[in-house]
Amino acid sequence: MIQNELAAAISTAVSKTYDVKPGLIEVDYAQPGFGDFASNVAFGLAKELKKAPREIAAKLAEAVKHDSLERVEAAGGGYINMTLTDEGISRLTETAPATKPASHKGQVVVTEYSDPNPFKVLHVGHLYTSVVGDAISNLIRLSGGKVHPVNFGGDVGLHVARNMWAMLKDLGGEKPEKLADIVVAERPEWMAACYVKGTQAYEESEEAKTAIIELNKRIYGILAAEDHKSPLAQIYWTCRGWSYDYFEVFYARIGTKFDKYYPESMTAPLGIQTVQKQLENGVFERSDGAVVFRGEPYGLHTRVFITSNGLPTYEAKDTGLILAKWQDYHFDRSVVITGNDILEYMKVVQKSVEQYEPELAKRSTHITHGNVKLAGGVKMSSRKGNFLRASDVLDVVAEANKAANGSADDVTVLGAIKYAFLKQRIGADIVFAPEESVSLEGNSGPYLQYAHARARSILGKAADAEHGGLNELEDDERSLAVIISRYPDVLDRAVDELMPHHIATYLYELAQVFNRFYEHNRVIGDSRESVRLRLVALYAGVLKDGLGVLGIEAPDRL
RNA sequence: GCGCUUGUAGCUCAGUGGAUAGAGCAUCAGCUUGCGGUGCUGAGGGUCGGAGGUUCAAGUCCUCCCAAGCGCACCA
Repeated sequence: MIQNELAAAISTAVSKTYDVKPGLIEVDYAQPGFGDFASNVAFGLAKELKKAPREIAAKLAEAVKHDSLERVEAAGGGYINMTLTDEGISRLTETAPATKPASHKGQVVVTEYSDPNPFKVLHVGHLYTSVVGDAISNLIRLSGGKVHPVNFGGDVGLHVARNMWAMLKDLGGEKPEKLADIVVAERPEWMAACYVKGTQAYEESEEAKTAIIELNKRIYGILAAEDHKSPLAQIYWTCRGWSYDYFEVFYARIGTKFDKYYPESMTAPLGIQTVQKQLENGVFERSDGAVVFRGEPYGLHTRVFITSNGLPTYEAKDTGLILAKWQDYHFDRSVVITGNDILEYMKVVQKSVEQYEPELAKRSTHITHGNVKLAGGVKMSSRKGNFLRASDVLDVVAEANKAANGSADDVTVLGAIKYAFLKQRIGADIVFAPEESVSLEGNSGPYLQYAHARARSILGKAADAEHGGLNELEDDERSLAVIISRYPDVLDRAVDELMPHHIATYLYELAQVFNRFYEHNRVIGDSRESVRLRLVALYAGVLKDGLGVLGIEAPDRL
């Protein structure tokens, strides 16, 4: 990396000029107008050398030597500003699109995200977390990791029992044959409606609550006995299948692919078994008939893993999941992406696992994000239920795009949504504005898709022309070349922090620099056509690559 | 009460201990009728939630306080 080379050059200059051993030398991008790179090493040396930073910088500027440097000068209170030769810039720019981080090279990485519960609908949060999870998976993939995206879902537990209870009411008893009356398109809605009814009944009626708790035990029984025959089992398995079909259709539409689904029913036995074994080893303890992990010694709180009824809570199922992933993949790294509401909960589970599988815990990362809020009280509430379905978001954005750009194509709609989600840093709640997300003016996905298509169009018009080397660059050309050359650094940082928004921020800046260039410089027919075509090609390549990391398509034509 | 997350322009957000804190939207003034409509140039708008501290240097690190959201035992 050029920064490292420049740092080494400065280091050499320091030891040659002064009789001191320099510490870690950082070389940063210079601010516009101050060259390409800058170092503040003189500030740090000032105290030790008892000289003014400005004076030190001036001396060092004379002593720094590197083949790619056009000039070095001292500026400000003690900065050393460095400007690369065209050749130096050119080399960086030419290699930029293909230069990728290698931080996960050869690693097996399991990413887990989305995690919808069967028997329930996908809401806007699932859409957001899926988009984030895909982008993070892509970051790991491009840095050399073999990524296995997996999906965890609660196909058993009280929420399922509440749902099943209402479904049985609706079917008039345990009559699986009645399910045939529900057409495919209505299945998700029907199940969602039953969930609302069941939840209400559970809260409002003691009688229903008792019945639901009883039903919950029976469902665990179906799973334990691998019962597929009894009427109740038939209803359970059929509707569970409907849910997974519905998930698959949705994921296919947004471009998400999972290697494996881990239903809770599958991880629960391993979880219970492990917790019981570690109960004997003293990791867990009994309290009021339940099995709990005491988090207080670690600054956390106590959580129940197995209830006094002997049923596993989410904690035990999650423990089973963590161990199942470990057994299945023997991963070098595990990344779990969830909402930030379960951060504290997850710390307790992680801490418990750390007690008996420290290596596993060490390799695990938990990334949390906020919730999606709607801008300016936009009405997007669905007909039933008090929340926003994932499909509603796609519909609303499609409508907005039709109104703004006359098309409701999924490439643009998904580009708009994904970019709007990913341009913000992961962590806090985000505000989603459908109209803004599809606008071709301003910082949006469709804007970048359009920018890419236009660049391709220019290249298409001059398909037979030769592209020249990037030499003797004019100012506007150089600015464009410089920002293109910074793409690998952006990827490095995004991968390092697992933060896709760095890429979004960069791509928009890139497009802005290009527009500034393009406004004042003709490409085709100009005497500098060959150089400029080369720049446009590199620019389009980086745009497409970057959008690809965000999971956004960049077709040559829109 | 304790913990976590967050607090930067009217709104939505970037910001790697370094130079004058930046974008988009909105507002205002100009420019551009041809490589695809996205544009370009400029202006106004900031006690970086508040107060201390560390540092040559703090939006960034530390402490305390304030506000918002979320979480704190048999739900997920």
